[in-house]
Amino acid sequence: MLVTIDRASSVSLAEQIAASVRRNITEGKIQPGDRLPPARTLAHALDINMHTVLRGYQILKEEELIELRRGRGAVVIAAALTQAPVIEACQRFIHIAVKTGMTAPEILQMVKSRLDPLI
Amino acid sequence: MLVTIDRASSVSLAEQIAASVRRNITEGKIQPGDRLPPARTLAHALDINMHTVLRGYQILKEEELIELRRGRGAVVIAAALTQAPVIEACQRFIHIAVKTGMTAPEILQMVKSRLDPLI
DNA sequence: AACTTGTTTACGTTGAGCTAGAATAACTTA
DNA sequence: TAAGTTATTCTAGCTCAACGTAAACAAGTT
Repeated sequence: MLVTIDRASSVSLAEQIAASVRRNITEGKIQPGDRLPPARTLAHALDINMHTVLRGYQILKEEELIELRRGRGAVVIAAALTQAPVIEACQRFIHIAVKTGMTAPEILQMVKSRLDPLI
Repeated sequence: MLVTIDRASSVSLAEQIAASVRRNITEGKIQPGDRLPPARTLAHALDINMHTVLRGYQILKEEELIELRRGRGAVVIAAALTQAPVIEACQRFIHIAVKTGMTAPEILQMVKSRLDPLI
């Protein structure tokens, strides 16, 4: 299963589907030209509604990561996404934290406590 | 108006209030020792409910950026000036990471691996 | 004592997200 | 051309969190 979701998460299912696909593109597991599963198929596999899957696909379409065509499905158009923005944000955060005088455990704890509500 | 909100935003009003105050502290527009407007006053000025403002203040209290006391109101804590920017950077990082599709363990690992060399 | 301001409780309202079903349009394939 | 596939659109209902309303209360300040 390439696309996965977590019903316990507070992040909406549509956003999770978009994030999951985005991640697969970043990791190169999905290449430009590849087709995503048809909404009905994926919906059935994940045991969620087709409309919810399509909402996730719609998010990716607005980000110009995929193309949606009736009869053909969802096709990836974007080249591999870079994780540069994440790394940059991570480094920036750590830099400020260290500069402030926080210890490693404190920094980790800060991330952990802010991550919990999202799971 | 030091504290502002955007009703069109998908971010909750309480979070927006907390973010707005945090930003003002980071930018030095609000100094440690300063008092935030009383919840009732700010609620009236922004045309929202007192509970919503207090919910925002509560977030800042949990982050140890302000102190809440009955009769005295919300006062910015001394250490707030150094902590606010870290919290902002942390939230920004997590936001991007989640959007990219990273899982909680992966996000933690990313921080950890970048933290190790510093110890 | 009077006033200010956060705290708590209880309940009502609203909107976003999800589900469901059905009809329709565009594309593919035989 | 015909049949099958798949996204698109519409209507409608459900649930839950966010937000609002109202009121009484507690701990400060003046």
